[in-house]
Amino acid sequence: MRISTLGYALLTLLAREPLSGYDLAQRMKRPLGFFWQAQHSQIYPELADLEEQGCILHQVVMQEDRPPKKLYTITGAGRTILQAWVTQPPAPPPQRNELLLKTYAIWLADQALAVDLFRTQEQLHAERLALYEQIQANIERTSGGRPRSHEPRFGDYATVRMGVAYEREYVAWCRWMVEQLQQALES
Amino acid sequence: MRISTLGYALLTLLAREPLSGYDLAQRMKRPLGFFWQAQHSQIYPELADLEEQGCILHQVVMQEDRPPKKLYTITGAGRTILQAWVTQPPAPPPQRNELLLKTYAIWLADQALAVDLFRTQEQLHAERLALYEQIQANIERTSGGRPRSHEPRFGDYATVRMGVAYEREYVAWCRWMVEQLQQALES
DNA sequence: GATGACATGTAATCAGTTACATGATTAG
DNA sequence: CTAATCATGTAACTGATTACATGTCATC
Repeated sequence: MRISTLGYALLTLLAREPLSGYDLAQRMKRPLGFFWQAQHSQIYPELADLEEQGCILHQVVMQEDRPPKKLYTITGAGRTILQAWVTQPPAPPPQRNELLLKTYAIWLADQALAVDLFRTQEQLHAERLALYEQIQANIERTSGGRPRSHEPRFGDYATVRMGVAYEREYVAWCRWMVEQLQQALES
Repeated sequence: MRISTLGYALLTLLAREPLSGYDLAQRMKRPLGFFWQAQHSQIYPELADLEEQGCILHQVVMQEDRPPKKLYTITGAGRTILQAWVTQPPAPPPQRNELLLKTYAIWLADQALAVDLFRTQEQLHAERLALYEQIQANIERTSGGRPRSHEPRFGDYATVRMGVAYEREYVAWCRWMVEQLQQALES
């Protein structure tokens, strides 16, 4: 009877437009995948669940050039439930960061290998940052400045803004780590 | 035969000092809990596993004023395995942030309730930030400036530094969210 | 005698990933 | 005919949380 966070994630997407399970799986890679992922194996059963609870409905749509699909639509009840959930404070998320775990033990490591590790991480996060900045610029361009908070696009903009801030700090921290580790190599 | 991330987390702690399962559970709350948590129900079986694989050893220690405990010590083999793991690039972690999910759907919400949500989040992260800054100051004070990368304390310092940067950005983003939402209320 | 910190375990459940399984349709 | 995309499902496994379970010792 309870809706899982994944359930709300699917409702969040369906509140914007009707989609098939396959479509939802695509969107759970991107853009939602930046902060909430799910495989299709988790999505299909969840859709059955949501439908049983009356949050969504589906109709089979025949297509000419592709196999038929089930198109899911959010119901009024689903929208109401989603709306109530949106402003409920989320439970503090369990933080799990393996790189920080490794950082905690970095004193044990070969310092040259440690430098490599953080250089690689810096690059990965710099790439992520570039991607987010591009998405952000894209939104600003296509919606004529910043979207307002009552439009769906505001969600895209606000989340990517967080992504940019996060990745910027991550890159800066990796650089600082490299500096610290190199000081040890020099002496 | 494979060691889980939790296993490495425990080795990371045992590389600093011998500890009991109970002690480890405490440290998995803090300081490690800031980036990797585990309950005692997960720790005890994992310790048995690590011992079976020869990474750790235990001896029962009788105490006068407390019940007896199993004191675990890292072995040479354990230390070698840990050392190799530390500089291996971690798999990209699955990002899951329920607040960003809600943010993505915030256009559906009552704007006044949305403001409350982000004000509350701002406060939570401001508290976290204050805690991290205090820990950071504490390390700087007790180790006479910044620890160097070959000392265990460097791990404490480097991780808390990331925590400070992260929470600062989080607070700033929450404030920005409140601003955006309030603009909608005013008009 | 009750509460709380110390101490160690197991069992049940849940969320999520990986693997298994099938089939339509299009483009090369 | 083969590979890629579209499309939908189930099964097995893993990591983690919550609940169950027991017992010591000190303090109030």
